[in-house]
Amino acid sequence: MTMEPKQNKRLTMAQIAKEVGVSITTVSKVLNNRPGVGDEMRIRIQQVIKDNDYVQNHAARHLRKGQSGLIDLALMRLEGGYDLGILHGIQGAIEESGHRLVIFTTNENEKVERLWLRRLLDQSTDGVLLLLPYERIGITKALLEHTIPFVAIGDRDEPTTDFPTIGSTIWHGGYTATEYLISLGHRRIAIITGPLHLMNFRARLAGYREALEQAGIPVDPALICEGNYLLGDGVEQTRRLLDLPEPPTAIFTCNDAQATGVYQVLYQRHIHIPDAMSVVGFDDVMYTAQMSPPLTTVRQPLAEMGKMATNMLLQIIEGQPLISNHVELSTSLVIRDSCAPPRQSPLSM
Amino acid sequence: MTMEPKQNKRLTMAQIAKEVGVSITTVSKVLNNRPGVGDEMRIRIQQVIKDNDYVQNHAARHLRKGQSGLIDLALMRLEGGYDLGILHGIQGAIEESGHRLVIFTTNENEKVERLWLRRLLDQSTDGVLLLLPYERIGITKALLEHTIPFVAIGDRDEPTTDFPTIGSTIWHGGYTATEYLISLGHRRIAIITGPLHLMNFRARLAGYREALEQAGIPVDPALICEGNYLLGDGVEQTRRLLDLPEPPTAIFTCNDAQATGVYQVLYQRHIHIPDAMSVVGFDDVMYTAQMSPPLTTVRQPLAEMGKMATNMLLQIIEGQPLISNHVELSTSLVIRDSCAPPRQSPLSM
DNA sequence: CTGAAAGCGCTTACAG
DNA sequence: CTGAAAGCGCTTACAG
Repeated sequence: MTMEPKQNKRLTMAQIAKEVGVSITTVSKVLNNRPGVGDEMRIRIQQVIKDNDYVQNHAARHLRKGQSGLIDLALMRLEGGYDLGILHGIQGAIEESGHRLVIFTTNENEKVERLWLRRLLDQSTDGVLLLLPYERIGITKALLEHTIPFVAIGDRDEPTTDFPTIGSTIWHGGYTATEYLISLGHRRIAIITGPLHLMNFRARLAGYREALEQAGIPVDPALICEGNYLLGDGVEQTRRLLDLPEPPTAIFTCNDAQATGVYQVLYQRHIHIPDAMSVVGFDDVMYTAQMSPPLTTVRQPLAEMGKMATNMLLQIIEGQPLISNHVELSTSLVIRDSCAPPRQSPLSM
Repeated sequence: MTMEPKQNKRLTMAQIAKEVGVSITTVSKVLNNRPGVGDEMRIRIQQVIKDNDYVQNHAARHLRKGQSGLIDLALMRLEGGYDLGILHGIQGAIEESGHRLVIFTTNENEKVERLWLRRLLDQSTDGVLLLLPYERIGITKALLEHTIPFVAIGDRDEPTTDFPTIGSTIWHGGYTATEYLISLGHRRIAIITGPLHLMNFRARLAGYREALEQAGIPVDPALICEGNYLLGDGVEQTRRLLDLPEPPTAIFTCNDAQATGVYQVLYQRHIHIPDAMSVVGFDDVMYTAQMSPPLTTVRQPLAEMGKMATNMLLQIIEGQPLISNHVELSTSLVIRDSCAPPRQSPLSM
């Protein structure tokens, strides 16, 4: 009752050629829609191909043409948030191109990463998409050395023009979110960031600072919490913030996962969102609209970034020049139901 | 400033052989760890391979051996819930095997599916994993005909032993959830199901019925809501249920996405979970623990299912017999904070 | 222990 | 319009 992996009745081009009574060359031309075959002959061959349910051999074709039809995507872990949004964009673009998408998750395991890299280098990929916030084993360097086309997605540790990258206007996102909160009347706005040794988190913080300064609101160091871009940060830091002598009236997180953590603590303490606390997230991941209440967040155009990155990669693969090596798509504030004027604000009285 | 896709300085086995002054055969033996090479010669060759940073050509190898090292996974859409859980399991198992995972999303587009199927048939896959609740173009039939190894994950429209499948004990899950609610003192328990023409949703409902009957509680048809396995069902049906002359005190949904919809409506109407309404989900998707309050749900061992399916596939590919063509892993109830005795129940007084 | 040679199934100049 | 032939880079009997 188990299946046999045996490959029966799989035809080769040679067999088709013999059946029709022509050369392999001619069959190949028909198969690849190339000129140099008479109309009736072409039709006859197509018929036989169809009748016999013939399909080309991928490996042989690949060997001759030097292309695998494969694009590899490397990411740390599929979390279902940020990465999933980008993945959706990639898939859309890939599908149109006729390539297949290979997914590889590093799990931050160096040994596994090296193995993967080694495997890529054997010409089994047409190009790679990097969705790694940071890396330790010099993937970009190796890729560059072996002249394997690639583009990096999302903000990386350091700016570079050595290779194509795509990001979004993070700083502006930080600014807009804070400005919005200020416009609602908030003056004590907390920010939960990611590790500040990473540039893109510093960018959010800088945007936050800029907005406060513009409004003439002094920056309170007690309201700046450095986390590790995880949900747990939201939990931990929110507890800390609530226990402050003078707690904030709004919390701005550096991603939506952290905002989820904030929600949890607030729920536990029966602090109503947005009546008693405003929350703004970052990314606009799929599930933000489904949160209770729906989260106001800074949207990164995730799908668009994935799509753009894929198209850039495809362009490189085809040998076309890129207009620019680094592209930033713009962020925007998506206003939903998690913000309101602070209670003590004149606006809400 | 743009990258060239040109493949420079990529060595072939022949070049290595020439460099060392041996035959290609010998190099191949070393590369594949086969006997028939003297120790010093082996070491010398390994050295040269390393020095030159040589990597094998994937396509040539594939052509000779008839294997691609690729496993294809087909799913409708990556939603970030059920499918993501299974995907995690697959990735773990794949990684150990040394294969690469190709992901394909059908988006329920028949044309795209046909194209994909056609491409698979050209021997470019070692095997495929099917994560499709139902299908229209006869994928399993085509795979069977072309003797491409595959296994189907999750419950499908009809039971079959024609090919390997893996699922979980759905009926039992429906039973356990309902039984738990009853044990808390609930008597008016609503169920939001998926389309009842699909067997696995009928199984949940049957489990629900069985538990009620065992407890001597009459089944109220008004409390049975047929949805479409989407979050929107949760929203819609919950509204309907709340407007009933005698609303339920607990709601059991057929997946966690629907439960999220239930949460939304309850939040809007200021109905507290679990004080004023108990909710049980199904699947135990990643985000359930992060909901506010954390959702009590029937756990499907998603990762385990993915892992098991992958291992089964790998076995088939290697020509080993399967112990069983259909495997069901057991569901279990994960109790978190979304359930409590009903208000009017004697238990809570 | 070592290697010459056939062949995997295609594509592509090139000649007729 | 049609086809013979070389060759992509390997692996694997087989012979020495």
